[in-house]
Amino acid sequence: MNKKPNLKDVAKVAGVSAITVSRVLSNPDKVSEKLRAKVEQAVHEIGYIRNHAASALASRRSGVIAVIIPSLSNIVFNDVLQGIYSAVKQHHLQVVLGDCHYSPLEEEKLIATLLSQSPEGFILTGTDQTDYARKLLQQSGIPIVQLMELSDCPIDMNIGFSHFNAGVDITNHLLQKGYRKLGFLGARMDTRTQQRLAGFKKAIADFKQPCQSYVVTTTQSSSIRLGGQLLQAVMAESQGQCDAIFCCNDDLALGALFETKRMNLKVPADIAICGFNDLEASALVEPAITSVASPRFEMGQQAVELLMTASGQDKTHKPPIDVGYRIVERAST
Amino acid sequence: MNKKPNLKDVAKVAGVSAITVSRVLSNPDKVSEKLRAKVEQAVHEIGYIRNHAASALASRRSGVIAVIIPSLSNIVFNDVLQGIYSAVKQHHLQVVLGDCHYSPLEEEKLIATLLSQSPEGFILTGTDQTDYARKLLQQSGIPIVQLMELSDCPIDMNIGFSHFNAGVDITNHLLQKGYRKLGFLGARMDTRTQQRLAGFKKAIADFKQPCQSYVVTTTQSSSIRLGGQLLQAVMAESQGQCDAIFCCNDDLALGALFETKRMNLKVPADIAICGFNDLEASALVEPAITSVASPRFEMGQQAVELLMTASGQDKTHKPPIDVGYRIVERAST
DNA sequence: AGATAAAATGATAGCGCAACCATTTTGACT
DNA sequence: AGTCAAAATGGTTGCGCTATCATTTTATCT
Repeated sequence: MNKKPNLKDVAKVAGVSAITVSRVLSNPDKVSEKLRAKVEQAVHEIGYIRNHAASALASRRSGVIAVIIPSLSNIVFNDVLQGIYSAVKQHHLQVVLGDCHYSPLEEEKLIATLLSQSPEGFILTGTDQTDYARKLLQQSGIPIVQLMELSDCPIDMNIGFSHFNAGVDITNHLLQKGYRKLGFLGARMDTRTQQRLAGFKKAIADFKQPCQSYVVTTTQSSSIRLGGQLLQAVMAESQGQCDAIFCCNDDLALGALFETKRMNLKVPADIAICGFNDLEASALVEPAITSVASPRFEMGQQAVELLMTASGQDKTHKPPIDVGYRIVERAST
Repeated sequence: MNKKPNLKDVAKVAGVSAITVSRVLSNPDKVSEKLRAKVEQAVHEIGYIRNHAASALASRRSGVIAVIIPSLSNIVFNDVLQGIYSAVKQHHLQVVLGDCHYSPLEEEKLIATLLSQSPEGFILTGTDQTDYARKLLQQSGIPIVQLMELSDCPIDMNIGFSHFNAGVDITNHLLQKGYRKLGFLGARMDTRTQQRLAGFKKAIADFKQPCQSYVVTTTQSSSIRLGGQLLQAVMAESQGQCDAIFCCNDDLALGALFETKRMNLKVPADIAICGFNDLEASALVEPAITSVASPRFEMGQQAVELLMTASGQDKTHKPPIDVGYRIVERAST
């Protein structure tokens, strides 16, 4: 097996200097048509592929952006990721992705690892990074976007929406529909879920008429199956009184809905169900589930665009970008 | 803003030579306890992060493996990815991920891009790479795994299962249950879906008794909603005769199931439904959907392990690894 | 044709690190 | 104490590429 071809090999084949080959690859319009054609031919012929490490080292541009999400298995972040990948392609960047499993400590380690790639931007989920992580990020001098939720003191840039407000609104929606014995089903209990729960409690507290609330949460990770179990739990806790539930996401809501069928409860007559995230299935089950929609794909895209337009050096405070949310009312409430 | 600290800066602070710092980072046990502590302290203090590009260039080890999947949005590949990420963590590797949108041409471009990262291994989905892509991969001299399906002439290593056999088996399952007017619902029509369809046709052709088949396919990407539409289509084409459907995946199957409710069809009395991939929801809907399960997470893990144990240089033919599949029979059939 | 600017091409150096080999220090033994 | 081996540490060099500057070629004008 021959060694991997390098710039010089291409240069020799094309009969030009190495630097010209380099230019063809990174600044094709700085090279005459004739040489460019020769070089491209040579590149293709010997299957030359630029050594990214050397290129990054010499040019101080890695062409990489780093992304950390809390979970690969949660489809919500998948949508964001798709937005990121779609935007990144236009900019000829690579993504290096980390999954921190909702752990700030794992996230800190990942940040250190990913920073070693000299990324040109960094996309993080949420706002609860460790102090050392924040230090490393700030010291790196690259633009940073925190996604999904809004922060009072973002590291750099911030796009998201208020999970607290969404929690308030969806709870008020249930109250307005006349439900008075509201349950909250929560799994994982990451910061965003906690904010939704806080919104739920706030809406209940502010409501002028008597009403009851039942909160059932677990730190287990969310799943459809778990939704059924939590429905059982909330019905037990409320001694069957609970007449509406706000599930912290659509997986739980779907599981709860499927469980109502087994329990012979009618939705929404016996019990109303709200979810969060507006997954495709929520619109198609019977009855369709009321949920909270947010522009996840667009958030991902916009995060990349922000990184690309940011200087990375300006340390001015940038106002968070609120992408908002939308309550999608359906038959389940 | 100070420049990013480098090895020398750490060395100065710790009062040692640069190479010693380097060793602390990559071969801690080659350094005495005393110096190691001093260096680690210095590293943490100034927030030093190794420059991956320089390290990769000098050591000729990138610590990266490349992965290409056909689609980020398909949860099936998500499972595989999770397996990959889980295995990769143990080996202190980074993943660079590409999404080729089911296009061999996009895949070829991605392969070239990702090879520039000098990955130490490459994981591909499926077996229909372009000739130039295969040339590049072979020339790279790194170990390569093709995932998901089995190949007669793998580029290097191969793990998967026979989608054809699975198609045959699930179709026979329907035939054994007494259904005789079988529909196939297919979306996307990538090679694996085509193999499942081929299996469907083979089983029908080999069946000893008279039976009917209706094939409805589209190159649109799969979704739950589309499942409902394709059910409509197959019922139209069969003039309501179709009494069982094999959906090329569980998304379609779920959509078809939801649609049967709207059409007032009883499952499985009026129509049986099979899916593929055994998603969580399939087990929890009413009636639960018969599907084909495969060890996706494990496939991802195993792919990484294979890469790590492979020499990368040996060009011997390695027999494909068949991870098998399992038909999960449920109430829908 | 000659002068000048602009475009194209090339030579050199250095990015930050680890491989390699040289040197020093330590420990184990006689 | 003296010898030797092994462990620990350091100096030099080069990985493959691109930034920078120098040089050559081409185009444009008078």
